[in-house]
Amino acid sequence: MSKKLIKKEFDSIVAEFAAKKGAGAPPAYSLEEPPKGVGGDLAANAALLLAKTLKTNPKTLAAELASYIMERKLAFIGSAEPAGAGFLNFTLSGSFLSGGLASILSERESYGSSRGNKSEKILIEFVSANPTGPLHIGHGRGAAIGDSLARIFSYLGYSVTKEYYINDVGNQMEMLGRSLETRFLEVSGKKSDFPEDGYKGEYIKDIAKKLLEQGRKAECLDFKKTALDEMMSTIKNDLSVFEVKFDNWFSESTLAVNRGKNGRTAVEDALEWLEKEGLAYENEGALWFASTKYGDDKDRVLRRTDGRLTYLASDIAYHKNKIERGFTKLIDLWGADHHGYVPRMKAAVRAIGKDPETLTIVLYQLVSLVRNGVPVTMSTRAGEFVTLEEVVNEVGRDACRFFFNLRAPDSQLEFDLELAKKQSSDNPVFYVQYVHARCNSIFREAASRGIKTEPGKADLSLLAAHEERELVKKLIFFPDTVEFCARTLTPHHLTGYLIETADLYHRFYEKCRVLTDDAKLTAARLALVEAVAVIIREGLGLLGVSAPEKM
RNA sequence: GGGCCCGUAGCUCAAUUGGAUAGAGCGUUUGACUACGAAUCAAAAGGUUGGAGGUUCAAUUCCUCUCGGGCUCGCCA
Repeated sequence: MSKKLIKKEFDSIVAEFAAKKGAGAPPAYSLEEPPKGVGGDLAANAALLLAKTLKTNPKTLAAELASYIMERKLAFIGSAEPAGAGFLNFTLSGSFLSGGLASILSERESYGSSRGNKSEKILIEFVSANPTGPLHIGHGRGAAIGDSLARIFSYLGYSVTKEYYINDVGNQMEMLGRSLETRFLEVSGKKSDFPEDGYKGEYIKDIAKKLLEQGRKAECLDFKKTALDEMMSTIKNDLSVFEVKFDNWFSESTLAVNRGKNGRTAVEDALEWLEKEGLAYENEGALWFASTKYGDDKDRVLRRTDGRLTYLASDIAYHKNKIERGFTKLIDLWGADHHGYVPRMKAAVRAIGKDPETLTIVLYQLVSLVRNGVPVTMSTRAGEFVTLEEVVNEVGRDACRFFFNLRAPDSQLEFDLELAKKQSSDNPVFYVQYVHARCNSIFREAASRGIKTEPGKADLSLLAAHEERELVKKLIFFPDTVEFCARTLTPHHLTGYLIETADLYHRFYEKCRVLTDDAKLTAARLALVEAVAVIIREGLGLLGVSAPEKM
């Protein structure tokens, strides 16, 4: 039973109480964990809010509510009492905690998850890096956040599709092709002038060398296509090493180049439709999107005076396409440097006729990489950047994914390579993984001593020590954390939860010996350890981080 | 100059979206290995939440102003 379900039980009691007191509607109160040092497992601020509408003293009202609740003799409540300015604090009963723990042990990895019965169909688009170079560390953060969000939503029973949008149209593709062509001529020993705005990275030279070794001839090569294919295969490889798998790879060219039965592209269709709706107009030889009608601060160009279409034109067609594919919730993850683009994209969604809330854009701030205290700069054009592959090779996928989800997306992240490599409690990912290894170490020891682990038969009411109680509570409320991550689109609360759980487990481990002469107590504690291992596995799994049995 | 994000302990960051005495880790100081992994734990010190107003029972959170940092302001993507 999660906090959400407890609240539901509470709601009806609070509503009855409010009605009895003559208040119109019950207050929109919340259920929270009281601060440390204050008694009680959970606290409700219902009396505080009710006192306002009733214009009475919140403290006495909280006391009345407490005794009203105690009279009801609810199974999940141990005791209830007023506290502070007018809070209602209550403890959870031992039977409730045992029951919750038993649920974890019987439902195992599906504890807290729900089967796909949510009506929302979610499309989450992330990374979508231009195929002009390998992924860098910033893309890694987007990949980690996006993939974890996708895992969290599907865990909660939503239908989720992960999509990567490939910008394979436009100037940058021409430039990529020309960059490869000149590099190829160079390695072939021919003179060539490298384009001023070309992609200078070593990776282009590497492709050129590879082509030369394969005995390819310049006149038989489509440099643009070859470069694109090579770049995409590099990107796909980087992502797969990172344990990020996309359901769809969506090419811009299918919208901007491919023609339908009417002989026109999807982008052209979208523009015509906008004009018909009166949302696009010609001015000074260009076609403009009237985004100011929907809150943007100026109108935006869709078709340049030279006739070429802008990125925005494709993007409108793309998001229209997403909606036409039946997705009811669109989530885009963008690097924060694209934030200026948000209002026009929101405007586009409104133009399409949808609530702008249909599209949520999660902006994540940039990652600054620190190596020996020296910040590493990133610039694709200059070709000197730290690639995701390099960082993954150095610190490992687990540390990367955990660190990228350690901070709120809208907070800048300092990634310390040395810390991520450390194998000690300084390093949060090892600290959490160590819990899982320690659990399994106990199982191995138990097995070697011939102790059977039968969590289903254990008497969980024996787990009465303070450390045990705190740990059980934490485990039971795991689904609330996951749900909160989904609601606020911030997976970093999950890493926080895991660190806190790890902390409680290590404390329990110090204080409560698991394998003792007391067979019943041993069984109960083994069951608790089992539940810890389950939740740690679940939590790390949602982050795409492994849970090793030995380290 | 306009817009967006951030500003919290020496450092890196949280704070359940308006709740109670603002919490973790690192670092510092002091302790704990003869049984399940010391890759751990216990304890201490460390704060005018950049500043000034305002809203209310309650503000790190919301509003206004202000200072500092990052990003962004193209018929580039």
